[in-house]
Amino acid sequence: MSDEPEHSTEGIPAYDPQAIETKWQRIWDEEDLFKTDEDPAKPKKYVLEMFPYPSGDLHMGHARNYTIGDAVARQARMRGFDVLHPMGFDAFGLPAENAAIKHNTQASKWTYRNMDQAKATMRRMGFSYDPDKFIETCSPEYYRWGQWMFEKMWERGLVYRKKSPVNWCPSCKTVLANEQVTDGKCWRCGSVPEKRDLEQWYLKITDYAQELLDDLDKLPGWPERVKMMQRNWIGRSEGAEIDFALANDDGTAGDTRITVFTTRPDTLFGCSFFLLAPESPLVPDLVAGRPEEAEVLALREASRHVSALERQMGDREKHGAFTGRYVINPANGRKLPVWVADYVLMDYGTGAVMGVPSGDQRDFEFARQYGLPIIPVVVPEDDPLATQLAGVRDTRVTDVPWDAARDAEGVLVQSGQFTGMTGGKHSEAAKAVTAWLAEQGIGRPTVSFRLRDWLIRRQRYWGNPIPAIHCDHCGIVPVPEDQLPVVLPENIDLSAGQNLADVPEFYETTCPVCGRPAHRETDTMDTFTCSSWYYLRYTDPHNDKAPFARDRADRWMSVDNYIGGIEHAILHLLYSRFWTKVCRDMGMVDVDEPFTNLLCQGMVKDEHGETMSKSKGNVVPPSSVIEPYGADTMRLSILFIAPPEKDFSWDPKAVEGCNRFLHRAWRVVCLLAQSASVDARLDPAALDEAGAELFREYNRTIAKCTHDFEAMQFNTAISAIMELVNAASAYLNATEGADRDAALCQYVAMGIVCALQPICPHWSEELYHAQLHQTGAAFNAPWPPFDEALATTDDVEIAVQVCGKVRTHVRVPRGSSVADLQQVGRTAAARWIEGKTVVKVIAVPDRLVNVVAR
RNA sequence: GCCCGAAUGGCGGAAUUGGCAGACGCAGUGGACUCAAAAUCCACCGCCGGCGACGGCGUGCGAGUUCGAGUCUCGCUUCGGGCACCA
Repeated sequence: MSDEPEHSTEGIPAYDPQAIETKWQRIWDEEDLFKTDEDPAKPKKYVLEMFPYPSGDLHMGHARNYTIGDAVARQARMRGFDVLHPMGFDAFGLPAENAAIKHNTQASKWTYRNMDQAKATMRRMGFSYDPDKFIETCSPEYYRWGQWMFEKMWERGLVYRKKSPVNWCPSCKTVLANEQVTDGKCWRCGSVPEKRDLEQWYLKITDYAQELLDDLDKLPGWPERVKMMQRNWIGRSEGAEIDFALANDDGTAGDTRITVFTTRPDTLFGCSFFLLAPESPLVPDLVAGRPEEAEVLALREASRHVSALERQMGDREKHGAFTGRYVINPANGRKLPVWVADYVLMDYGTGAVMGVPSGDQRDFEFARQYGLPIIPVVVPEDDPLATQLAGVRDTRVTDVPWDAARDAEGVLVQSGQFTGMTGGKHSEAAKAVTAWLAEQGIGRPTVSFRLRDWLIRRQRYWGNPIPAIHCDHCGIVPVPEDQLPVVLPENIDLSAGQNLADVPEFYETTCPVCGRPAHRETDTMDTFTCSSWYYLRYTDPHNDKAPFARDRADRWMSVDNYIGGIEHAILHLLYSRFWTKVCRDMGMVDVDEPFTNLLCQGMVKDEHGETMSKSKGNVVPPSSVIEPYGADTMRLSILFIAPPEKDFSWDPKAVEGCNRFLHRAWRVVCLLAQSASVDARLDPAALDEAGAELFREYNRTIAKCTHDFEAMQFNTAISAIMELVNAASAYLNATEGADRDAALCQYVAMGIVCALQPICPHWSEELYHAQLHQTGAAFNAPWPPFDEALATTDDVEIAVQVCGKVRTHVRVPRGSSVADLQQVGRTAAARWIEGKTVVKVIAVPDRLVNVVAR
């Protein structure tokens, strides 16, 4: 046993991750090496990871997210890009407020303490962020410009106020945007939101619905899954609006018209009743003074109290009430009863629906329940009814003993002049009916979106104040630009239940228009407004004249690689796309889309595949790996164990394996260095067989690595480097010191050290200097050179198949012709084709030859 | 209900996009070194049969296209995800 654990018997220094990591982190800091070059002569690359919410120290999910981004950024630097790689904190938000209440402190203190801790961990991980570009969204220098942009949107008509029933989270004591209610629950705390009628601030994201949908097709670098989720969320439906006249009591058509939206105008003749949403403002007048009034109003009242969750998870039993009123079907003059039904949504379409039970499952169920007629109008061609009613234009069958709504594709029957046409969504009949309605002036083609406007008002303290002033005389007016920012007061007693409405020094002000005493808005903006444009601010973080200068933004945008969790597939990524488009329309930046390539990394789960959570007690903190093994082992493990977009289970054994590899590779590099010469020129022609083999492996590895980094397939890039280390080790075993090619040893060692630099930067940096005698920083070194043509041998082993089964192998010169291969194949396959007739021989150069015999 | 993915050894995962399935690593087995252990190094490592050379089977299931299918087509199964009374 050695008394000197620092040195092996071969005089090789031990790999001591703690010592070298501390050392290089200090040097990187002291020499400010991560500063962005800002060299316009170089091609730019903007690499960005979704900035964290500082709720505590970083967890494994963060470590994975940032390791991926750092590897991309570091490799891009080596490949000669001018790289922007910034970091910051999404620092406003409710958890800070809750923590402040719980610990009787200030939200800002809690936030800054957590940010300091997270920053220390980022530094300990060796992430290469430009410290000069740091952003904290809770600093006035940043949120000032959020307020400024809010006011610019206001000027452009993209901000409006509306009183409407909204989702109120009783536990977070604030309203939620549509996007923030998932599975009928609050996205943050899981409580079931209530409906409340409140005056709200909205951003008009629906103005951009069509473009947000269309431009998804301009994003080939986004995962299909995320684009699909956004398409779903935007929910575009093509259809028609149709006006129905309200009938007078004598059955004639009156002057009042009620409009419905439908995607199936082709089923208009099958409409047998008419539906209104319970919340529809038309309802009270329709039933006023009628015998049905009480029942209808009772239903209206009852549905007000149905929460989002009940609506979602409930038994879905439909409740309806007849209003005693009728409308006239514009297609055939039929009198249709008007019902109020709780399955009709007020905030989609027009809040009124035509009931076609033969074509719609929900209408069918409703008709069954309340004994309303079911008129078949679109019938599958192989259905007996299609024969029975073929060509029938008027309504003969008004009830069908069906068990469910039929497949609503087929041929039209009982549909007047449209009878015989093909029905369905976007069908011939749908178009014809719509065109006819438009001619009559009682309908028009329409597009309807599921996307709603973005409700941005939050009744909370720790956020960006809405820069508005309520004046009794002038109404609601924006805070003048030269008075921005509206600064959030920090000394507020949250634990005593205070919020901004309890701070007169904050809300008491004067009206900027008339000068009379006025009242500041005391609500703040949704924190997603802060994260919707931070990537633009990074391009020009210290600008105090504007959110960012146009030339800075144009230089860096779009983000080339954006990396973050799938949980933001809709919220943050949709809002950011919207915000970028608004900035573009305001002439602030020249791009349509903020993120060219998006990578959604998978989750980090525990050994048993369970999600890590404090309540389960199965959280593996990054420190538990960094302390025993070092940051480089941590980074290597994260990238090696699974491809970035897949979930991976934390496996302590695999981490040990990665650490073992770094020790082995360290030793191999040191041994190569002992036989290496820094000055010797590599002459591939002069290499002996073992050397040539290693040189081929080198070229193969670096070529594969280069390609895999491009595709962000770090796991296979690392495999390739492992193979190169194995090959170098084999070379060292097969040769004596004197026979080794000194130039080759240096060349291969440099290849290993540089190819691993983006992943294990400290390990790499130490070897680069101490063993390979290089100056400057390894992460600024050029990416190792390679030549794919030198990765191959002169002859190649090909498979010989007989009828598709591999039977043997033969070596042939690389590039042998098909004719030669066919000959070689017949000879090699002789054993297996004896007594058979060769039908044909297929040859794939450098791969295989397949002899087909019967 | 509608719309997306995914399925490969004991495990994590490879496979030049139709051309030798299982790279690389983990776990395991045997050996070297050691008084011993750890560490390290060497070898083996899909399943079945055989002492063996070798043979058969094998990428969730069933068909199909092809000289050749993990990869393409059709039909299922299971798991995961998104939307959901959206007319």
